[in-house]
Amino acid sequence: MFKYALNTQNNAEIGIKMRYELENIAKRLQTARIAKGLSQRELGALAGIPQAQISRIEAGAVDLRLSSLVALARALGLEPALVPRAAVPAVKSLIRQTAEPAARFSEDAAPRPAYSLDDDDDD
Amino acid sequence: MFKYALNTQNNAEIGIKMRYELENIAKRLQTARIAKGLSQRELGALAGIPQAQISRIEAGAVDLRLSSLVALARALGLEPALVPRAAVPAVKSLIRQTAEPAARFSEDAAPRPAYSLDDDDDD
DNA sequence: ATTTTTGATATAGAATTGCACATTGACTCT
DNA sequence: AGAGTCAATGTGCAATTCTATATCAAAAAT
Repeated sequence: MFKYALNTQNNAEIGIKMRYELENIAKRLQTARIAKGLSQRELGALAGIPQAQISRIEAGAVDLRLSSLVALARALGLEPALVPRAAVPAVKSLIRQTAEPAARFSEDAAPRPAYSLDDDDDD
Repeated sequence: MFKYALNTQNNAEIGIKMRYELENIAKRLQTARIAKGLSQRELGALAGIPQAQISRIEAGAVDLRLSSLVALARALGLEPALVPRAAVPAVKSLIRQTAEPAARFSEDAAPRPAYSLDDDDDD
């Protein structure tokens, strides 16, 4: 999925988990965008990132820079965070609780929280 | 602090909050490293990133790529996450709980969890 | 006092991001 | 049909990351 298998420079060092995590974050952003009922262009306008770039990011075709991630996250009402391994499960469930349990379909595209952590229990 | 004021390309779009957040993450990584009693070289070995680069990253001199962030985070026992704005306070306190309340000073440099979210309550 | 470690910094070069811009196919709506 | 929106994709280009390598001063350890 990555144009050049993601960071050819580093590639040897990048493990499966890493790539997984990267694609995952990309997917997470897309999910959040859609949940907010935003088009790529709209999000782009909010985050200051062109639609084409967002498309590539969501496709996992680029290894985006932290500033881009932050810009997108903020525009989506998300906060980038680093959570200790040990706290991941708790944080995960906490986020699930925070999320609207059942967002009814209002055509205003009710902005639901959009999760962040996934079910990656690792090494 | 940024070599070229951080991402000249984007610069106009990058707000104060953004830069703050970026520096913050950088600082967070450093804190975590030190908490684990690792030298930049040691962490570099674990994460597959040269010491010089880690120095730049911690100094906030570079807008690192997501893969680098993930590599460092993992090496430090942290998990990159996107948490909904609304859940941030809860997550924050949760992480505080997870952290060892009082790590006694063992010369082995007891690896404490190292927090992630900070007290950035924003717009 | 000497040695070692640590972190900051410099250089050069390769690789990639991110941008502007344009285009295209798939949908939807009128 | 025709217009409009959306997302994916291509090209060219500038700016930046990142690596490898080496050096240096300060701090730490012997």
